[in-house]
Amino acid sequence: MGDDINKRKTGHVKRQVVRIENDAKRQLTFSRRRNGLIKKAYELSVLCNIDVALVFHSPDGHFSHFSAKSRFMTLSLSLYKSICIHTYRIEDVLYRFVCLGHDKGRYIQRILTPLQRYKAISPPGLMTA
Amino acid sequence: MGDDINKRKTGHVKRQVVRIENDAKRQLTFSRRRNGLIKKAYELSVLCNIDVALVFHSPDGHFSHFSAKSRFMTLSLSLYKSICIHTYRIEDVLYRFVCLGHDKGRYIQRILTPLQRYKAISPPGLMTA
DNA sequence: TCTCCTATCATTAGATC
DNA sequence: AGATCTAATGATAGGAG
Repeated sequence: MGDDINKRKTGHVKRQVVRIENDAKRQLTFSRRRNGLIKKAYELSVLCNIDVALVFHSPDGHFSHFSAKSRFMTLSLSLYKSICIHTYRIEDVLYRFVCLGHDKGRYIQRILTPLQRYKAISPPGLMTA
Repeated sequence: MGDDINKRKTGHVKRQVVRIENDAKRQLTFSRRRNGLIKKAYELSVLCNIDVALVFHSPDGHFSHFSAKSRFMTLSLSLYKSICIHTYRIEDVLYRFVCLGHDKGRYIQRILTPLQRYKAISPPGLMTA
């Protein structure tokens, strides 16, 4: 009780943007920041009337995603333009997303539905026998 | 000059999370918040050693994406699990991503590279003649 | 569209439960 | 793995250039 004065809350401490080595801390930060990111992605989609998709792949094989779909969207492929601001290759992430959808059954049907028009051919090394 | 006192800066005003109707304001907010989102996605990828992909589709046909790839990643499909926290269907966004990649030439080759193992079959209504 | 400014709101690291 | 609290950093709306 009397220790409360000594147990000062530290508040938001500045952190360098480098990999967090401590497993527990890294996991906690991931959980918190992913939620924050998702919240902001959701807000962006509503405020600015756009679709957003968010995909996460962790090295230990965990995978999660989020997306917010604009209800005002009008799809007109013929007008599509691309504004490329990527720094790394999104294809790598999406490729695994597709592979995952192809490899696993279950919930995957949801993912495959729009992709099923594409005849999947397992890439070398990813054959599941 | 003397007006400076009256021209007080308003600072960060709270906004409801509803579609911004004013075109200029919506575009400005999109630009700012997308940058913010990308920065946070990047930080998350570094801090927590994960891959992140971010895809944006606007109703007027604009499209952009971002992704950060972990350099420590080890791909082991057999261990994949899924933690599904989506609120809308990410497939819709990714489907269009794939369609876009298939429909347009150019920069698209980058995107198609990992997807080219999938034999694309144009869905009805999306044939480009 | 981007940058700068600044007041203010929002997120979050660390600790604790 | 969550929820809560606090103090501090971070993000950003509006205005101006």
